Amino acid sequence: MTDDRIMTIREMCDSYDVTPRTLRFYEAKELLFPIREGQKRLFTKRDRARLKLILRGKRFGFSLEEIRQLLDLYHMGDQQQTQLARTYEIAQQRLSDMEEQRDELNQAIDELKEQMRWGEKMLASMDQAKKAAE
Amino acid sequence: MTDDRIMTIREMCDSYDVTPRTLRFYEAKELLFPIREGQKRLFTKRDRARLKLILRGKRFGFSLEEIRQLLDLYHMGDQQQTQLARTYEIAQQRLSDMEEQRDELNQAIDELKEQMRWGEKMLASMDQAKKAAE
DNA sequence: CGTCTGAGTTACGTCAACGTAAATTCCCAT
DNA sequence: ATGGGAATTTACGTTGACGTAACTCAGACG
Repeated sequence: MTDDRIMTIREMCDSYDVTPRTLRFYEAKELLFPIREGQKRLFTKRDRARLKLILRGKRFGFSLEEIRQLLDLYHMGDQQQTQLARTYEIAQQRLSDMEEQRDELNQAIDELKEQMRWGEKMLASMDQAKKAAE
Repeated sequence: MTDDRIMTIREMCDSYDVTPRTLRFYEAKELLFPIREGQKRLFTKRDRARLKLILRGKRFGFSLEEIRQLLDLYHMGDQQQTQLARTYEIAQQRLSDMEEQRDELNQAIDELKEQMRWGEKMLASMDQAKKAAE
């Protein structure tokens, strides 16, 4: 079980390509909860799982606060039902936002492609004109 | 041709749900070029087209500077070829970024859906337990 | 003519997500 | 014990995209 090894801050930084500052910041914002052995921070398997989710969340534009909400959904244990239901609603809202955004993104990709065919022809004709002028 | 009407800043704000500050800010950043009749700003059809693109661009996380680049591609006229080619490259890069982001987004949507089925069962079983306890 | 409204300018404030610098503190090898 | 390297804490700096306050100015209206 080298899987639930405990890692220092530096090992974490190297593994996930983040700075120490970032990890401490996430701890301050209650996104991570490393063990405090004296002064040092020690990151568990759980912290690594959370960090992966944080980094992925960031890649499609979630705020850290939103990510914290989602992490609560993931790691929800024996909480109150109301709280769980509430967080579940948030996730549903977020999901439909994401689907809408994906659709808009697809549309924009198509339009941009169209526009670029325009630019392509533009370039070609200007190239022609340039050759003809020589 | 009520289409190429000229609009005041307030009409713009109401039509597109932005503040005056935002429109002036976009002008300062050279994203919009309203006519200056004395002191007042007057927004043309062209400004409205650009504003629509700006707002859409923002919805999927482009910075204003990136949007400015794209707007240049859309409204490129008789510019230098090198400049056109350069902007064309930028658009290509952006396009592949967008496609990558869309794919990640799709994956995340699937995973989130999966997670939510989990939460759904969670809710149901807790509801059962609650009823049984009454 | 006074004032009220809407637009404009100037300039400082804000918020998120860290960066960065300075000043400890801790452990360890020499 | 003494320097050398990490890690930590504290706190101020930064960037993007505006918000907001204070003041000026130009018309419109009674």
